[in-house]
Amino acid sequence: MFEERVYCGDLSIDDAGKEVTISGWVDRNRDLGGIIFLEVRDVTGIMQVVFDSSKSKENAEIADKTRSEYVILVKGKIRKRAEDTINPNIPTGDIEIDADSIVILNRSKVPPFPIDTRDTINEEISLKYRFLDLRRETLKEAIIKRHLMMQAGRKYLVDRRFIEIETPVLNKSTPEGARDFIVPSRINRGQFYALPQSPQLFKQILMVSGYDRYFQIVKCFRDEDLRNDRQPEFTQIDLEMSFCTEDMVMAVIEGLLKEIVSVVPGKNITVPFERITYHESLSKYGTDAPDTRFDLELIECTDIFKRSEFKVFSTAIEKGGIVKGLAVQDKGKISRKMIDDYTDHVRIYGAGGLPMFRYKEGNFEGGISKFLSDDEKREIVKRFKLNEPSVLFFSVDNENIVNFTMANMRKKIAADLGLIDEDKLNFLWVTDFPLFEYDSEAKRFQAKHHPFTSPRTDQIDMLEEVTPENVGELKSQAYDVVLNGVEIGGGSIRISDPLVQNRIFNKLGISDEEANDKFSFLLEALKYGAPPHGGIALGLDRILMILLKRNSIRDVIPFPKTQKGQCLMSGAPSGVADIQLKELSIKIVE
RNA sequence: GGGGUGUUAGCUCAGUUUGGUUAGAGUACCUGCCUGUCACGCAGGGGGUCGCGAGUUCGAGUCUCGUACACCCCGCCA
Repeated sequence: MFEERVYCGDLSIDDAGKEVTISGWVDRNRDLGGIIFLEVRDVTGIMQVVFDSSKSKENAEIADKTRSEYVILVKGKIRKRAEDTINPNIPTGDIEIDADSIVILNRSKVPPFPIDTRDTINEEISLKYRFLDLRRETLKEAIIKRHLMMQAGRKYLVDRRFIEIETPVLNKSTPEGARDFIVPSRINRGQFYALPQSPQLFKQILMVSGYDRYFQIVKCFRDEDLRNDRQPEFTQIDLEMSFCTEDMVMAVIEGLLKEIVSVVPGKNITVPFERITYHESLSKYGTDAPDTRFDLELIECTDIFKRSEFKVFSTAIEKGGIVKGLAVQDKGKISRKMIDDYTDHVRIYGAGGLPMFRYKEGNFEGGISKFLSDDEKREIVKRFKLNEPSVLFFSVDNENIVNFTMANMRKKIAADLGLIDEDKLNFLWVTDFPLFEYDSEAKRFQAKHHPFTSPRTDQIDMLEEVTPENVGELKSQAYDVVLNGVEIGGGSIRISDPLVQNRIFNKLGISDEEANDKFSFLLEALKYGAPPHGGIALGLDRILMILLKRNSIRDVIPFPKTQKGQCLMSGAPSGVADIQLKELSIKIVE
């Protein structure tokens, strides 16, 4: 009886007169007494089925017994609805099925929340009854668009000779980067696998193996605290290419993202994307993932306040701090209360406060304006090109805090004032990342991207000359792709010369023994004719979240975890039987 | 590890400011009526450990403390 089944959403007025069989869930039951309308839902859509008791009393009685989410099978004839009964709100609203038979395939408990409305439900309930929320339109749209996006991406890459290759999930733990999830080995007592943070080493190995274009849509795992755009397991579109330049990788990704966006949400975007250097991005926006949907550029003005009478500024500068400002033409929208809130808010970024004043027709008002000299005011007008009435915000502290504070305030102010065009999709590349950064607490250099990233070829000679002071000058061949202020991917040209790789490890304070212990297979592989290669990984969940304008990565993942890393549906993680622990030689210490 | 918001009927939420009779609404659910509805309609009905635990008080959904869970953020993480 299932063989002839058709999908509700596939039926149209062209099918009028046909005998069909549909199966699905009772979305709604409208019993008018002598006539009953059932709305039947399947994965594609909804179809109205009519039961007329004067035609078949038996069928009407069965239909009458159905409740929300009962599973039924209906046979009947498609017919065009009378003009005055057409429902313009659903795609199949101009037809209906005149039922000849109905079978109740399964019954359902009363669902804890309605499936057929767009009302938002509490996320805790959504996660617990994920199997029901997945029936609802909002989540279903995300899951199906996710599928379409993956298919579009696969096709695009396959068409360009990329080969899809799987890499191991049970891996060797590497303490670099994020915290690993580890898996105990039963056969090897006291030893552990790690789940991959990314397939980095394996995809480089594949390049050495000669599969010159690899890709994989792959789960990655990081045991770090969660955020609205971070889950412990997430999906990357991962790729690697041999015989390539940065530009070639970027071109592939631009084409890939253009293709994806043409499917979800179905827009045309311009390629190539804008490019900005890491240095310029930090200078203008305070972050390496700038949101360029609105202006509000940060203006450096340390020099203006170097010898200021306003000691808050001059003292901080003396101690090596910097000052950056932001001029907002607020059209009177920024209230006293908002300013108070902002001043309070910046403390979470480590800032002491948010000095400000208003500018209007040559006058400086409020805030710190009374501490400023005429010279300083003149310079400020010039530097910020002040013309329209504006509110100016400043941050003074060490460079990191100033940038972090101003980057976040820039976004917050833009959001509060409605300056962000939500329909924009601003893709851009951030290039020329520093190769290293200096960890002043651990007193050592760290790879900004990862330790296999190639320095710029014309700067390799300065590798040994890098100091904590000039660390920013040595650039790598690393690049990030950013969408609407969110980092959606990053990659680099890799080191293919084992000697250069060793020099990098040396600089990072990774001893030969340590390098051999952790990465010997890669180092060994590089000695057997490694082609020049590079690649990138895109965060699929994040991209989809932005393209579908969802608030959280959880809204585009079928079975996400809570902030404490729990699955409210399955109850993972959970304890295990003593026998399992014993087999693994593991003891829980209270 | 830290800061913030929330938790009241199956669901979505009001009530908490200023403690005071029997805690409300919409929806869902159950029963009955109804032959063109489409969030069908009409009539009736059932449904509450106000997250949990202490405390203050004559009296706590409301105040205090603790705690659990969810979410947002800092740290952490590309």
